[in-house]
Amino acid sequence: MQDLITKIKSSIAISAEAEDHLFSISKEKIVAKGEVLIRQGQAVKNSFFVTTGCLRSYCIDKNGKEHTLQFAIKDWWISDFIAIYNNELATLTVECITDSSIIEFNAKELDRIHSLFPEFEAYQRKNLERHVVSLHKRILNQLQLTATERYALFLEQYPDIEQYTPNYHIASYLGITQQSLSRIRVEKVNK
Amino acid sequence: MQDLITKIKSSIAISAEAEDHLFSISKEKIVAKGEVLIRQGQAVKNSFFVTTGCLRSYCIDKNGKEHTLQFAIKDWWISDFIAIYNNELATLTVECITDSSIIEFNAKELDRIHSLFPEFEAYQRKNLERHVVSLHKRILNQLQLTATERYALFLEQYPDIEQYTPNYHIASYLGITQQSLSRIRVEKVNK
DNA sequence: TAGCTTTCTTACCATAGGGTAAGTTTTACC
DNA sequence: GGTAAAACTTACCCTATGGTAAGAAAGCTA
Repeated sequence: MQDLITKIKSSIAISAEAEDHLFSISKEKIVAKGEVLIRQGQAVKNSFFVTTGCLRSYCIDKNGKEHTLQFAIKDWWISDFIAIYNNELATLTVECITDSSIIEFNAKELDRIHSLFPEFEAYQRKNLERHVVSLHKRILNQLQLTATERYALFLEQYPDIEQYTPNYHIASYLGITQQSLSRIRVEKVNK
Repeated sequence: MQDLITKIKSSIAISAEAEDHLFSISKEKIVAKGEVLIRQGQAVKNSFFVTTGCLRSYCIDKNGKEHTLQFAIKDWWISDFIAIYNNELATLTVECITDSSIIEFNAKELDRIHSLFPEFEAYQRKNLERHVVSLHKRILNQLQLTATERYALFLEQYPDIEQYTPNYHIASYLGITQQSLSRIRVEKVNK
C-alpha cells in the first residue's frame, strides 16, 4: 500500500484524511500465477494496482484466440475499463502471469474518491492523459511498423516485462502468432 | 462556441465566471479544406474543438506513407496529444479534410483551466475515460478483426465520417492500402 | 463541355505473416 | 532425477494484404 501512496504523493499532495480514506477502501492481496481476477462475460467490480509480479488483460475472439491488451507490472493499474466505463459485463479477462501482490479497489468506490477528495482529480487526469498518449503511440506503431520493429520496440520500452511472461503472450500483444515471433527472434540472433 | 458550452453543460454545471473564462481563451475560426493546423516536426501550441466539417490527424512514416490516427467531426477534440503531453515537437499532422469551423485553444491555457475552475476536472476526466475506452476497443479490434470486419465496424460506428473523407484516408485509419479497401468494397457489394 | 486533377478500381506478382503439425527444449513438480 | 506439462522452434504450404502500374471514373474549374 505504501507503494501506491508514494506514487500518488510524487504527483500531488494529499491530506491525511484522503490517505486514510484511500487506505480504508483498499484491500491488499497476494495472488497466485494463473489466478483470474476478472473473467470475460462476468461482472466487473474491481480495479487493481500492482505492487509486485505481473498481470495481463486479454480478450478471446470468436476462434478462441487470445489477444493481449495490456501487461501490468509494479506501479501499474489494470482492470477492464471498457466494462467499467460502459457498465457492461467484462469483455476482457485479467489474469496473473506470475505470483503477484496487488491492491484491490472497488471501481465505484475508487470513482467516488474524486468527489470526496477533489485533490485526486489532478492526479487522475495526469494518469489518464499519460495513458491516452501511450495508446496513441501504440496505435501508430501498429499501423506503421513491421512485426520485427514492434518487437524490438516492445523490448526497449518494457524491458522488465519479458522476464515475467512467456513469449506467446508478447506475440499476442504485438498482434502476431508465437511462431512468427519465434522466427523474428531467430533472425535477430543471427544479426 | 455555443456548441462547446452546451456540450460541457450536458455533463457538468459551470459558473458564469468559468464560462466567461473559457470564452476568453477561445478563438473561433473557419478553416479551408487542405489547411494544416499542426505540422509534423513543428511546435504544437493548440488544441481544436470541431463544430462543423471534418479534420484528421496522421503521421508520415519513413517511407512517406500516411497513417491516420484520428478523424474529428462535430463535437470532437483534435490535436497532437503526444506532443503536448511530452512537450515535444509534433509527431502528427492535423489537417482539414473539408472546410470546417473550429474553436482553437492554447493547450497550456486549456490545461490551466482545471486549476482555475476545478469544476472542469470531472468533465475532463469523463472525456479522458471515454477516450481511453475507445482506444482500448480500437486496439482490440485491430488485433482480432480482419480488414473487412474493421471496415464494416468503422462504417457502423462512424457513419458520418464517410461522407467527408476519401476512402484512402479510411484505409490508412484501418491499417490497409486503398487498393485493399477497394477490393473489400467490391466484395461487399457482391454479397 | 473540355481538360485537368483527384479518387477509385483492376490486374499482376511479391511478401509478411498465419495455420497446422511435428518436433525440441525448458520448466515444474512428484 | 524422472516424468509430465508448458514453452519454444522448425517446416511446410497457404492466405491476406502490399507494391507497382495502368486505366477508369468522378469532380473541379476554365
